[in-house]
Parts: sequence; C-alpha cells; structure tokens
Amino acid sequence: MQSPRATGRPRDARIDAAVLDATLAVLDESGYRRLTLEEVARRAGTTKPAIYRRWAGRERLVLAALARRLGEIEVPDTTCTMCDLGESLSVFIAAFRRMPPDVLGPLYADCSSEPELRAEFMSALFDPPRAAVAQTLDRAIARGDLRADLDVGLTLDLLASFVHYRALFGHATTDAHETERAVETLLHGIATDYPHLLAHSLGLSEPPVRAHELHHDAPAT
Amino acid sequence: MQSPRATGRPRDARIDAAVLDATLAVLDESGYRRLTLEEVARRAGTTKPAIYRRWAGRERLVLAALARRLGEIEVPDTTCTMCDLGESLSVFIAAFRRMPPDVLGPLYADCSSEPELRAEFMSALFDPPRAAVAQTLDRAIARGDLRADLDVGLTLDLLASFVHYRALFGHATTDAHETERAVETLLHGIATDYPHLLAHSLGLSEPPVRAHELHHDAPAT
DNA sequence: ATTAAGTTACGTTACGACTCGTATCGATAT
DNA sequence: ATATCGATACGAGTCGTAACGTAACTTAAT
Repeated sequence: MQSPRATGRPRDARIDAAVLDATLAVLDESGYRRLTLEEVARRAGTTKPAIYRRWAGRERLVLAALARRLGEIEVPDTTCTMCDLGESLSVFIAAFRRMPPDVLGPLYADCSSEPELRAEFMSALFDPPRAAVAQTLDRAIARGDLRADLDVGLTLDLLASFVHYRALFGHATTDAHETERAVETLLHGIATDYPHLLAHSLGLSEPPVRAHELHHDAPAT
Repeated sequence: MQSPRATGRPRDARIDAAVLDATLAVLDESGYRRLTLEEVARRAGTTKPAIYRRWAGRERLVLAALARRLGEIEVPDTTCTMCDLGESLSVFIAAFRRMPPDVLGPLYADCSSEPELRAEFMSALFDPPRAAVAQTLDRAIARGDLRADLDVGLTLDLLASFVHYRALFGHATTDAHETERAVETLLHGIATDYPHLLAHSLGLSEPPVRAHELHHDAPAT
C-alpha cells in the first residue's frame, strides 16, 4: 500500500507471523464463526489493539491468513488437454480443501456486504485458481483441442462453480476420479446426438442429415 | 411436528403470519446479516418472546419465511429435451432470484455449523429445485436424448452449482440467454474431437481412425 | 559521539454499543 | 390448570476503540 513508516517504532514482524499462524490454528479448530480476535490475540501472545493496528477487521485478518496458506498456484502445461484440465481442477480443489466449509462460506458472507471487501476476497481467494484454469483453457483452444468459438467465461464458471459447490456445501469430497468424470462430461457433452436435439428445439421435426457438418452456431433464422 | 397442545391458551395464528411477513420485509430491505429479531417483532406488532415460542432461532425463522416464499416448483415436460432443461434451469434461477445473495449465503453460513439445521436448509431451499432438474434429466434419459450411462448426480451438480455460483456470488445476473448457452455447452461438450483427446490422454499418440464409432467408455486395458 | 525531541508500536485495561436468548410478571384465553 | 399474550429486564458475548505508561527507532541539534 503506502511506503513503510520512516519514523517511530517499527512493527514487530514476529507479531504479524504469530497472529496469522494463530488465526489459521483457530480457524481449523473452531471455524470462522467461532473465531474471536481475543482468542487469536491470546494465542499469538499479543493483544487485540496490536491486531487492529495491522488489519481493519477480522474479515481482512482471515483473508490475509488464508491467502498466505493458499500460496501460489501453478498452471500445468503438458500437451494433453484432458490431463491439464484434470490437473487444473485438482489444484483448484486442493486449494479449497485447505479452506473448509466452516470457513469459506461464513467468510464470504461477511465480505459480501462491503463491495471493496468483496473484491479483496475475490482477488485473494477465488481469482488465482480461476486464472489458472483459464490459462489452461486458452492453451487448449490455441492447440485446437477445444472449439474456437468456446465461451471461455461460461466454461470457466461451469468448472469453477462445480468446485465451489462441493467446497461450500461439502456433501462430497471431490476426489480425483470425480474430477476426471466432470472434465470428461464437460468435454464430451451429455447428449447422444446434439445436432438432433438442436434441430428439434428449433422446431424441425426431422434431424438434419449431415449432422456432423452442422456448425455449432444456430443457423440464421 | 407434534400435535397441537390441547390445553392452555392457543397461539394466535395471525402472529405467525405477521412475523413471517415482517421477516421477509426485513430480509429484502436489510439482508440477512442486519436482520434482528427485535426489528422483526416490532414490525409484526409483537415481541421477541412470541417469536422464540415459535421458532428456535433466527435461522429457523428465516428458513420458514423463505420456504414460504419459494412455494412449489413445477417440472416442465415437453418432448424437447433442450427446452425442458432450459426451462428447468430457468425455474431454478427464478427460485434463487427471490433469495438475493445478501440472504442465501449468510443464512447457509449460519446453518452449516449445526448438522440438523443444515439438513433443514437443504430440504427447504436446495432440494426442491434440484429435484425438479433431476426429474427432467431422468425423463430425457428415458427418452434416449441423453446417454444412458450418464452420471445423473454429477450432471445435476454441474447444473445446480452453476446456478448457485451465480446466485451466491452474483457477479452476473444469469439471464435466459446464458442459461441456454450453458445447457448447450453441457449437451454438446466443449471438445472439438473428444475421442481424439481421450486417446491422447491414454498415451496413444496417433488418433483412432474411426473416431465417431468409438464408444464413450474407454477401451479395455 | 552524545543527547534530546518526535513519532509510532507495544501491552494492559477498560469502556460503550449492540444482539442474543432467556427470565420474569400480571393479564388473558381455553 | 395450563399456556400464550405484551412488556420489560437481564446476563452473557463480542465488537471496535480509547485510554494509559513504556519501549523502540529516526531525526536533528549539541
């Protein structure tokens, strides 16, 4: 943000680290809702005012702690589109596995009220893995493995939302096998004969003969 | 739940209705986080204890109010799979449109801590629209429009998560057109040549000749 | 080099404000 | 006899901030 203060007593960097560590520890034990700043301060061997000097509230504190744990995201880049997508999703899922439902949901709930805070949440936690998958998609398109007219944003949302859904509502631990199935499903589609369905929806009762040559875009009306 | 008490002064049913109405009004104005029971009681022309007599906490109160607004879900049933899916999703989205992000996210956050409460949340708000889409998928499979070996649960999650994602993180109002695109994407798949990608991922450098006859299932090892 | 002044962080403690969920009370309805 | 009604009050937590006196570091003058 701004340049470090040139005057006065410098901040003790060990306190920063101790507070972030304590925050993560309390989060893992008690979740986000039961996290109190006094407990964090106690464990970090410091006090509440010292925390407020550094972060503007508990949302920002937790964001900082989680962002630190999230670390950097690496983008897989082999020549295998399916592998890359699966791997990207795995990284994605692994990232969220480190942020249990007890944390991510309530945290976002608290962040969603204030636009600026919300933006910080997004850029700190959601955007990084999302960008990784986006890059994978772009590469696959450039390689010719995905359709050139693909709506990357939409596809990204389909993938990302799937992971978030599982992470937030954690009714199932998304394992590697299911990741694979999801990628497979998305790549292949779920229809037996998509052109046929498309034609039907357009009111043509008989399916087009040259189904495979039919372009993805709907014919002009 | 249990049978109505045979003894003592009966509850005033008008209070039930007034409280639920007031709850919805406050939710729409202030969102979930800023909703206080005292404010609800004030608007309903009653008092806090009267509310606690009826619902065990504000989570249950809000759940009851939202479930009331959600109403019943109708399942579309034409012969057009694409239309039905699109329509199902639209109903899905419409259901969530009545529950702004300021409500659904924080509410779930509060419900997720207690398992029983979480189950109530699911059965009251998430399951109904989800079941509607599930029925549409089943019909489409029976009709032969979707692959028989389709993982319905997975597909359902892909669709539902997409809607939830938009509803919770509302960075985009999912309109009819985008719904259509999503269904289209899922039906058709995003790959230019899926069998080719599959083969490649299995380590075969040259693509199979009869790509279109290759079954979805991977060949036996 | 020493000293002095200025600034900021530190720990400690305390405070006001806000909700929550419950308790109490007399009155009322079955 | 029992349970609800309105009204009010209460204890318990947590929040974010405001004091204080002390400690650490920078700058400038001696």
